[in-house]
Amino acid sequence: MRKFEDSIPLQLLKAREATMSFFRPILQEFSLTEQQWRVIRALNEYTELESKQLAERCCILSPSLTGIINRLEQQGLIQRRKSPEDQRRVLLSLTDQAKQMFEDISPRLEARYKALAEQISEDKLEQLNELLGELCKLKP
Amino acid sequence: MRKFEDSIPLQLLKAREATMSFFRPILQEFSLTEQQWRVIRALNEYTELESKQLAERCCILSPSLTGIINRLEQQGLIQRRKSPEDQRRVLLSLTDQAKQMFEDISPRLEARYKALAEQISEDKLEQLNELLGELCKLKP
DNA sequence: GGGTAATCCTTAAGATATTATCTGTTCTAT
DNA sequence: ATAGAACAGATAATATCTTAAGGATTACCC
Repeated sequence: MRKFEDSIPLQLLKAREATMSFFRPILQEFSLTEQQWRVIRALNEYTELESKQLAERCCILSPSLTGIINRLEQQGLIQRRKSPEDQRRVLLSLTDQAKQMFEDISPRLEARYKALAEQISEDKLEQLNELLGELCKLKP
Repeated sequence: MRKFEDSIPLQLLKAREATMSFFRPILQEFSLTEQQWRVIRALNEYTELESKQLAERCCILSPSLTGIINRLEQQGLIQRRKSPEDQRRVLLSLTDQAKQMFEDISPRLEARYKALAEQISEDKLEQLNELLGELCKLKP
């Protein structure tokens, strides 16, 4: 029987924690959770998204996203409006305040990313990228 | 600037979700959460552990573990006793019922693991193992 | 056209994550 | 021996995860 530590999901979890330790301190300075930042980052790239698309891209389930959006809206970082064509859909976008915040945070995270990449080498990072991509294609 | 999807933590999260989809259905049959199973699996391998050691191995923070242990104890799957030498420490172990449960679940998960390994090849799995290990060694 | 099935989002309930704080114990230096 | 630091667990508070179920809207089929 495989040893406990050989569990792939556990290894992925540990690796994720290790990489997040590079970025988490910066997010904490801005009182942002990891998930909140994922949402902001996605919206910065796609401008306006439906709730479902946003959840998909951020790997956050809809019920969680509802709460996250509520809190971000409360803080004046996100706007929601109903889709004109389909009243079921909600369209989400960043406020100017959030866009500015993104510009402040982004370069600092990018610097930490470079530090990470240098430690492990771009080469291995590419390898990893490849392998993780394959894992995602697997079908149970 | 890197694209949103290139985020390493996000890639690790997605890959983890993909692999868990192999195992989650089985755990659900037994009404076990992923974390509960991690705890049971760790205790099956190490027989008896202190709360802190268990948290460390399972990658679960102490406050979360407290709740998980409470619920597992409630279900008669885990025993807790105070360490005789150090009254601060709590020693945790599986009940016979939990050991039996482990024997029932384990081979089924192992089968799913084989299916996963065959799809992606043992070779790449070894590569992945190597890379994830390196990520864990990084220091911010 | 109207009933019904799908779709999108939300709410609900229980479990876990995360950070800070608190309560006892043990250790350590004096 | 003893005060204070260090340590192990537990609580508390807020955020998120997970599954199931609800409300509103749209699509489909006869």
